[in-house]
Amino acid sequence: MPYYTYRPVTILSRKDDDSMKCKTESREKILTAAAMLFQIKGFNATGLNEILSESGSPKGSLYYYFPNGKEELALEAIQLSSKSIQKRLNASLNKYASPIEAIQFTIKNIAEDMEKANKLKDISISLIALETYFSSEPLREACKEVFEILENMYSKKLIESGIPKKIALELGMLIQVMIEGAITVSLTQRNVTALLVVSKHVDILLSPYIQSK
Amino acid sequence: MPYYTYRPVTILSRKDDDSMKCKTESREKILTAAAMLFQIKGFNATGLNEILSESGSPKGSLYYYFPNGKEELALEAIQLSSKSIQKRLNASLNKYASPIEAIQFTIKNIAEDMEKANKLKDISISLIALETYFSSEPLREACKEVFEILENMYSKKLIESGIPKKIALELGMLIQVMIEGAITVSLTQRNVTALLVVSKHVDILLSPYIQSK
DNA sequence: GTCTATAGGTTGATAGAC
DNA sequence: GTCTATCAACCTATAGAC
Repeated sequence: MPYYTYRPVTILSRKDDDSMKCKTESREKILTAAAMLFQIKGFNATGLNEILSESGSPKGSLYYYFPNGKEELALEAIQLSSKSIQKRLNASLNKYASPIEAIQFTIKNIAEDMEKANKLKDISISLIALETYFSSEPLREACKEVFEILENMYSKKLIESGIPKKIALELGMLIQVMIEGAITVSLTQRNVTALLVVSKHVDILLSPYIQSK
Repeated sequence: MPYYTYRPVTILSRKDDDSMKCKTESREKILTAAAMLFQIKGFNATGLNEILSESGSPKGSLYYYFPNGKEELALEAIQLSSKSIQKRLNASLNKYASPIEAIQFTIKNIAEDMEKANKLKDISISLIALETYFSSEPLREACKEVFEILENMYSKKLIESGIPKKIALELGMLIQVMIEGAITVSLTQRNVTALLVVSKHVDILLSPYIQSK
């Protein structure tokens, strides 16, 4: 709310204007660092000091931009992570017209990223969801919403290929749940076997509902 | 490094001694409280003080029984949780001869417990797995082992019903992954729809491999 | 062996300078 | 409005009394 007021009118000319950078970029940098650290290390293991040193901002800025402290920061961080994950998923689902191929490509995509980095980043919010479902109602609801959005993205892809809406909604949830579980297990096992098994059985699971594979 | 050297050797000689009862019972109480809190609240959100006040033991006992501190305690807590979860799973899988019915009963069982308490207890170690896979190698390996044991329990049930070993191993992993993901989503959504969807599709998934349902 | 008291460090949050 | 300096509370871990 307050940070929009300071946008200089001169932005029209340049995108990377210095004056504009100072205002929103400080906030954005804190949020980006928080989103990354909450996904990988989790909510409780990530201190505010760590977020600030990672983002290069001083402590005062955090409480200016997020007066309600850590919880408010986490709420926005979850929403930012949600956008990144959605963007990723949307791109990979649109690579193929066939939902089976598209979903298998999506899983393969996650597996490749995981083998490179071995950590959660723009992949899942399961960690923060499990950490907060019992202790913070606002954060729980934010995570719940993320899960619902992802489910609906899978369902939408299935509906587009002709699967009846009622069935597609169930299958979307099932696929989302399978992938979420496979991510947890794959990270713990330090190999992507679980993801590959899911990928393989997505075929068997969806084939009966689809005319031509 | 040796986590196992600390255990007093006197246990071997005496079994029903009073002094021993006190010792191991105190130890057991700390461990039980730790296992419960780590599952529900997680590793990072649970302080040692909380574990001790929950178990009724003083702080000194903890470092006497677990000289390597929180990590060693967590390692044994994971193994204790593993035993509880295995016991539960074994009981529910043996309720029915048919693997489909047995697994569906298992899921229903988890769903019922979850609706009652709305928290992880003897249900899953996903939370501590995601919290520690990146920060503690011993804890990651302990969680990895738990996942493998559970997978194998499902696989064993499938093999017993005549499914070829190679296929059964994959399906066991798939079922474990689905249930793990459904638990995470169900807890976050505060309803067991995800678990019920998995239960329904376990039937579709396994039927092709089984002669008579 | 069992436990109390305390050390040393880090956390989330705040007050107030400019 | 922006940020530095500081706070009390909590954390894990330890030293040493009995």
